[in-house]
Amino acid sequence: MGRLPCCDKGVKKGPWTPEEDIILVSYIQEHGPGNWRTVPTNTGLCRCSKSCRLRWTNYLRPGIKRGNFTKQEEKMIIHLQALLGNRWAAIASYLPHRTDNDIKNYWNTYLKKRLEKSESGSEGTLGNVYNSASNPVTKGQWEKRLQTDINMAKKALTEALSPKKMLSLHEPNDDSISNDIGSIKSTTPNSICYASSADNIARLLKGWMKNPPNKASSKSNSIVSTQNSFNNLAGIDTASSEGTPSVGAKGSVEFSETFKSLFGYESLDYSSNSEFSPSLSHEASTLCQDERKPGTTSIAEMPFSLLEKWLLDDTKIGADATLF
DNA sequence: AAGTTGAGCAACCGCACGGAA
DNA sequence: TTTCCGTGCGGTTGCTCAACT
Repeated sequence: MGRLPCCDKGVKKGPWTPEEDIILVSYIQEHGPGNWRTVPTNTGLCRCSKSCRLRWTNYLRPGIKRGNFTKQEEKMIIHLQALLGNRWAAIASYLPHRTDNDIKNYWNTYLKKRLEKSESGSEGTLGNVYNSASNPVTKGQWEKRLQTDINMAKKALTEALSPKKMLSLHEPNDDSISNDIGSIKSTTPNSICYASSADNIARLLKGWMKNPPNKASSKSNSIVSTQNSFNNLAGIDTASSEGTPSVGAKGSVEFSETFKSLFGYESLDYSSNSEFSPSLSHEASTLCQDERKPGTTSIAEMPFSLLEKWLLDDTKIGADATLF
């Protein structure tokens, strides 16, 4: 017997409009993520449940950072891809802020090509992570090294998940991730998550206000406005560091009020907001959103600095070979 | 200025898995 | 044990836009 189709006929497809985003976010804020099957009916969205979940996890979920991958992140992705293969969700769990879809896209459109290029000739800045060009090793050595790396990763994870170690590893001058984790610990999980979610949607709407549907009517559809808002959102990283983006005064006020009523969210002033407040991995934020089971250790509490250090330590690769 | 091409990215599709009944 | 349901995941598609001719 076949499965029921996940989507009814007549569901809307294609890019999400800001209005739909608002509906979804406000619903999730009220009910929490999960039970996606009921989301379309409860919200009145003409969207497939999968589509709602995807939209939430890849775009509206709190703590998402978009575009502008750092060199550090690049290296981590390359390392992790070499270790884990195309297990993007697993890779994403090691990269706070990033979604598996984002990483997958980045890999497929950029990193893979760069690696292929560097492998097929000239030396590259990235290509020699596991490339024999700079570290001439045989296939067998490479496999051994990979196995060692996996073992080290396991060891690091085991150590990381040990509660005692975790405390000692959180040094005052630890990286921002650890700091963020600390802030998460000390904050009511749901509130910070949803505030951040509202933050996301508010940013999106700010972009939308710049290019409202009627204004963007040169192409006369809401898709364009959505894409514009996507683009504006994608530029948040730089925009937030350079200053608050300008918005039409009237529209801004109106939307501030809208947001106050919608989310109970006071401020649209991003200059006062730390960027995407919670630094959570995919799994971590899922944990955050769903529920926190007392006494359990989530990956959110993992000392990423340790893993990052290991993942980013290029020199270790060469050193590992000497172990054999 | 108009057409073409390629990169980037959001979203869709289908399969797999785990839990509940 | 089997079936069904909800969800997660990875591959792929299709749209948009910028660069190039």
